[in-house]
Amino acid sequence: MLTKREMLVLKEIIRHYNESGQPVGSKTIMGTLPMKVSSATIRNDMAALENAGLIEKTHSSSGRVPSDQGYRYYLDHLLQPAMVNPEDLNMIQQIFHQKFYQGDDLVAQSAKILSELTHYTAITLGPEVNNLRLSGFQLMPLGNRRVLALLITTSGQVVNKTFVIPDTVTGEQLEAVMRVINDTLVGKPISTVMNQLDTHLVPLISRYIHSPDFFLDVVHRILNEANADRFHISGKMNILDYAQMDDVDQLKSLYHLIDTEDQLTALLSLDDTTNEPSEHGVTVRLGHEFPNQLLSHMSLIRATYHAGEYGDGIIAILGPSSMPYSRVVGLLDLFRDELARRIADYYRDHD
Amino acid sequence: MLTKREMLVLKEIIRHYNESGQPVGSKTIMGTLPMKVSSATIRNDMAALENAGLIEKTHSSSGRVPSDQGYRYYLDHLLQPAMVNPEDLNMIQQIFHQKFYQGDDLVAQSAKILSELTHYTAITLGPEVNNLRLSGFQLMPLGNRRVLALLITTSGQVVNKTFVIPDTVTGEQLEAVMRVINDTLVGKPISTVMNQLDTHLVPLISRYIHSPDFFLDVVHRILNEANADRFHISGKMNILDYAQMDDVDQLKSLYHLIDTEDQLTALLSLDDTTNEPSEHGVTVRLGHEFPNQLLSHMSLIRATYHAGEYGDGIIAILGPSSMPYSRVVGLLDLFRDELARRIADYYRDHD
DNA sequence: TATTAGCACTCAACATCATTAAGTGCTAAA
DNA sequence: TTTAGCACTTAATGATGTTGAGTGCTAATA
Repeated sequence: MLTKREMLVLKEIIRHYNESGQPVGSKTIMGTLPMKVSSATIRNDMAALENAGLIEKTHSSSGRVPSDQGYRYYLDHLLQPAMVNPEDLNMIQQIFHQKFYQGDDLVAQSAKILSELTHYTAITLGPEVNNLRLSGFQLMPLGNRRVLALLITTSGQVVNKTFVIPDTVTGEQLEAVMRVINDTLVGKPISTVMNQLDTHLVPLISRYIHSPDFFLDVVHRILNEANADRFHISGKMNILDYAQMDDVDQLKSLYHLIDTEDQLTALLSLDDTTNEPSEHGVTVRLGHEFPNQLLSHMSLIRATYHAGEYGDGIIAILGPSSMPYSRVVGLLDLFRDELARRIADYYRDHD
Repeated sequence: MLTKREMLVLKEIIRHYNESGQPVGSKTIMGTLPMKVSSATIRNDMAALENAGLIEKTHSSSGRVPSDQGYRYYLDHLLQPAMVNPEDLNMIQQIFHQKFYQGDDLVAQSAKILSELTHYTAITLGPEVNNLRLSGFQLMPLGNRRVLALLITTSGQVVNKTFVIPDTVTGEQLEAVMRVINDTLVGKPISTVMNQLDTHLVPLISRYIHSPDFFLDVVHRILNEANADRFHISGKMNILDYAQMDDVDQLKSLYHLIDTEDQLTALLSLDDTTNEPSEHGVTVRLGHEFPNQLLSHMSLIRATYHAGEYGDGIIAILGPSSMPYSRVVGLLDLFRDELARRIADYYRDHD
C-alpha cells in the first residue's frame, strides 16, 4: 500500500515525464509538491515506488521514469479527468454548430476535432453500428450490361457499386435475385446477412440462376463496403510525432495497422475486463496490454457514447503512453455526452 | 559541349550515386567505365563537368554528386528506358489477369502494382476524366424526410449521398428539380455542369422552389464527390523512405500534399513545355522545377496513356530525385501500353 | 596534345579521453 | 521520520588525435 505522499510523488513524476519526456529527479519534484519536503525525503519515497515496480531508472544514477505498471496504477487510482478548457470548449461548440446533412458527418467531424485538439490520432465509430440492419437492396440496369447495385442500411447509409454482368444473365434473373434478398434478408443485422449468404441464400437463388457464384460475389462485395464505411480516422500522420520509432519499417507497419479497418476493429472491440471500470465512461488501455508488439509504447483512450435508441458508438484516441491523461480523458468524457446529444438532436429533427 | 567520355562519366556518377546515395570518387568510376583510363583522367573530366555545373562537391575533398542541372542533362540526353525485367513483367501480367467488375478497379490496381514494384508513391488517373459527362441524376425518397441523391457519369461511375430535406419540400418539388437537371445538364461535362449550376439553373429551379439554395448545395456536394473520386494513390507511406526529411513537420506537409486531391491535380496537370519532349511518352519533372519547396529533392515521372475513344489517363510515380530512372521510365512506358490495352479490352467486352 | 603516375593537401568520420552536471544511495544528525 | 551532507555513477559534451577517401596540381610519358 502506498502512502499519501508516495502517490503524490508518482503523480508528479508522471506529470513531469509527460511534459518533458525526460527522467524526473528528486529536486524537480520537490519544487512542485504541495507540501514542503526535502529532496532526500522524496528520494526515499522514490526508492519505495521503485521497489513496488511503479517507476524505473534508465541508468544507475538517472532520474525516474514511470513503468507500465506505474501508468496502470496512475490510471486506476490517481487520474482525475480535467475540465475541458474554455478555448477547446468553444472550438467544439462552434464546429458542432455547422449544418450536417448526413448523420455520419457528425461522427466524422468529431474525429477531426479530437485529433486537432490532442494532436494524436482520433478514431470514431458511428452509432447504430451495433445493430446496423439491412433495409433494402436494389439492382438497377444502367445499359451496356452494367448493373448498379444499391444497398441501404437502417442508418440511412447507402452503398453503391457498379458491376458488369455476364452475357447469360437476364433481366428477370436480376429481378428474382433482388426479390429473394429483399424477402429473406431485409431487417436482419448486416453480420447475420453476411453469414447467411453462403448458406441460406444459395439454394434460394439457385432456383433461378444456374451458377449463383457471380451474384454472391456481388452481394459480398457490397456488404463488405457497407461494413467498411463505419470508421472515421483523423490525424493519422500524427503518429510521426508521438510514436518515437527508431525504425521506419515499424512506423509503416503501425500506419498500416491504423489504416486497416479490420485491425482497428479488433483493437477497439477488445474489451478490457482486466481493468477496473472507472466511474466516468472512459477507459484507458496501455499498449503493452495489447497483443500487438507495435503498440507497446502507446495508449488507447476509449469511450462509448449512448445515443439512446439509435445505438452506441465509440470514440477513441490513440497516442503515446506518455500523454496528458487528465486532459484527454476529460475531453473524451465531454465528447461522449456532446456527441450523444447532437446525434439525438439530429435524428429528432429529422425523423 | 561535352565529350563522349564526359557524358559517360556523368552517367556513371548518377548511376553510382543513385545506388549508394554517397558522393562518387574518381576511382569508383574507373572500375565501371567501359574504356580503360586512369583515375587522374577521370578527375580531369570531373573538373570539366563541375565547371559546366552538372556535378558538385559536398566539401572540398569529397567525391561528386550530381546537381539539379546534371540530372536535367541526364534525363534529356543520356537516359535510355530499360527493359522491364521478367519477374516484374510476370507480376504485372498476373495481377492484370484478375477479374475486374468496375473500370476504375483496373486503374486503382495499377497504382498498387506500380508502388509495389518501385517502392515509391504511385498515382493513377482513370481515362474519361478529361471528358467525363453527366449521364443521369436521381433523387429517391428514403422515408423519414431523407432523400438519396444519385449521380451517374458517362464512365459508369455512380456517386450517392443522403440528405435530410427541410419540412417545406414536397415530393413534387423533388420531381421538378430532378427533371430540370436531367433535361438541361445531362450530356454536359462535369466541369461545365459545375459552372452552370449557379447561373443557368437558379432561375429554372426558382420556378418550382422558393429558396433553391438547399438544392444547389446538394448538387454541388455530390458533384464535388464525383470529381474527387478520380485519383488512385498507392504507397503514400513510402515517402518515409525516400524523402530524407530532417523535419517531421515537412514530412507531414508532404503527406498532406499527396493526400489532398486538389494539390495533386495541380501537380499532375502542370505541363512541362520547358522540357524537350522525349520520344517515349514519359516525362520527368525534377522537384526543383516545381513551385513548391517541399518537392525540392523529389522527382515526378509521368506518362499519359491513350485509351482510344475512351479518353486519356495519367500514371505517375513520385520518388526521390535520385532514383533508377531507366528502370522506372521503362516500367511506366510499358504500363502506358498495357493499361491502355486492358481498358480498351474491358470496354470492348462490356459495351 | 591527351594521359598518367606521384604527391601534398583537405576534410568528414571515428575514436579516445577529460570534464561537467544531474542525479542517486547512504550515513549520521536533527 | 526527515534532512543535510557527501561519495559515487553515468550520459552528455567537448577537445584532440588518427584515419582514409578523395581532390588538384605538376611533371613525366605515349
